[in-house]
Amino acid sequence: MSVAIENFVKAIYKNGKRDNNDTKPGNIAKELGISNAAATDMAKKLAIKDLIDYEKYQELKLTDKGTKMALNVVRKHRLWEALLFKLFDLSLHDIHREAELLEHQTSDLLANKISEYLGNPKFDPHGDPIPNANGEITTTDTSISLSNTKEGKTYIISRLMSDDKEFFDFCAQNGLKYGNTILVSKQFSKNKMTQISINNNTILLNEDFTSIIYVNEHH
Amino acid sequence: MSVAIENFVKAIYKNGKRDNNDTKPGNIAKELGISNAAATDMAKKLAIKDLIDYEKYQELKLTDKGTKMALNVVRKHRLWEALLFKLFDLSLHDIHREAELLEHQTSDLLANKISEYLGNPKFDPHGDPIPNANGEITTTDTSISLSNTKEGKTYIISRLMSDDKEFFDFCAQNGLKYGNTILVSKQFSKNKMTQISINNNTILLNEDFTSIIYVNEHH
DNA sequence: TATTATATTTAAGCTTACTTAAAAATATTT
DNA sequence: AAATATTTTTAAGTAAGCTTAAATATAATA
Repeated sequence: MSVAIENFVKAIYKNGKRDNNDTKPGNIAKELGISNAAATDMAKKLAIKDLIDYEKYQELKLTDKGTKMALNVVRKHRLWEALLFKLFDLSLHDIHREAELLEHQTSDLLANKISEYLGNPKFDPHGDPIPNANGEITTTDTSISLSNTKEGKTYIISRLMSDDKEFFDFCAQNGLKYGNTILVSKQFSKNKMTQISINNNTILLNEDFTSIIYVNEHH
Repeated sequence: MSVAIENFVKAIYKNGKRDNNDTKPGNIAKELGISNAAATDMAKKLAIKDLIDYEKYQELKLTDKGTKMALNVVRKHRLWEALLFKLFDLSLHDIHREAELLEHQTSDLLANKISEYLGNPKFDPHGDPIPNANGEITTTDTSISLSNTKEGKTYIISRLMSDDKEFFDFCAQNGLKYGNTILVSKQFSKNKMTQISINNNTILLNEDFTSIIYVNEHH
C-alpha cells in the first residue's frame, strides 16, 4: 500500500479519535493538505480495497482492515519517536517530523526490533500509547485535558497531543514535559484560561493549549 | 527530489564505480528493475535538472551536483546500516533492505545525528566507506579482491560488496565477516577458484564470490 | 565489409495522486 | 420554511514514473 493510502487511513483514525470526531472528506483533506475532491476520490478507491466504508455525503468509517492498517502506521510512528528520542538530542517536533516519513518505510520486522530494543514501551515521548504488533492498544487512558482539571490539585503530565513546532518549543521552554508535575492554581472559567505552577513558575495557558495537554491526578 | 531520482543517480554512481563501468541506460535500467525506455526518459529529465550530462547513445555521466546527490544518499544508506547493525540483531541482508528504504526519508540533520551517535564511523558493516556530510570519502581504499590475492598469504576481510541475500547467508555461516582473518591456501588459476582457510575450515570459492570479497594484506 | 544481434530511442498509453471548476447535496442562518 | 452558505461530488485535466511496441542507431560476428 502506498504512502498516500497509509496517510489517508491514519488521518481518518486520528480525526475519529478527536473531540470534533469529523471524518468527512473535507476534514481529512484539511488534515492532509489536499483538496476535498482528492479526498472524495481516495475515499472511493479505499472503499473498493475494503479499507473504509463509504457512503456519499457521510462520514468515512474505517473497516477492521483499515483500522488495523492505521494502527500499524501509528505503531511505527510512535516507535520511531521513542527510538529517536532515546538516541539523539532532538526536539519533540523534529522527532515527529522524522517519524512522519520513516513510519512508511519500516517493515514489521524492524518495528518489532525497535520495540524489543526499547523494552516494548507502552508510550512514546508525547505520552501517546504505542499499539502492539497486533494493532491493539492495551493501556487504558484515564487522563483528562488541563481544561478539565480542578483548582488546587496537583497533576502529572501524561500527553502532549500536538504536532505543532511552536507548541513544543513553548513546552520545552517551560518544563511542560511528559511525566512532570504541575499544580493547577486557578481556573478562569469565564475566559477559559488555566493558571498553573511548575518549577516555581506561574504560567497562564489559554484553551488552545489546555485542550491538548493531558494529565493524570497526582496521588 | 523524488525517490526515483535519488535511486537513479545512485545507480549511475554505483555502476560507474564497478569494473564493468557501464553507465548506459540499459545497465542502469537493469540495476533498477525498470525498462530501458524508462531509463532513457529519466536520463533526459535529469539532464535538464543538471544532475547528469546526457548525449544520445553515450554513457550517462553525473555532474558535480549529481555526484553530490548520489553520495548523500549513499551516506544515509551506510549510516543506517551501521546504526541498525549496532542496535539490532539483524542479518547484513536485512539491514541492507531496510536501509534501502530509509535512506530516502532521512533529513541531513538526522543523518548527522546518527553519524555523531556512532562516533562518526568511516565504514559501514560491509566495509564500505561512509561519505562525510560534504559528500567526501576521505579514506583511501588499498584493498584488493580475493581473486587477486597470493597463495600462502594472510589477509583481513575489508569489504563484502554485494546486496545478495544468499551471499550474505553463506558469509555468515562461514565466518566471512568484516575484520576477520583468512589464509589463502591455493589459487586455481585455470578455473579461477580460490581456496581459503578460516577458523580451521577450508573453503573453495569461485570467482562470483572472490570478485566481491575484498581484503587487505595482514602484516 | 555486410549481415546480424543488441541497445537505445521514440511514440503512445497506463496508473497514481493530485489539481481546478462547476454541479449537486447538505447545513446553517434568518 | 426559505434563502444562503458550505461541503461534497463529478468532470476534466496534469505530472511523475512507469509500460510495450516499433524505429533507429550502435556493436558484434561471420
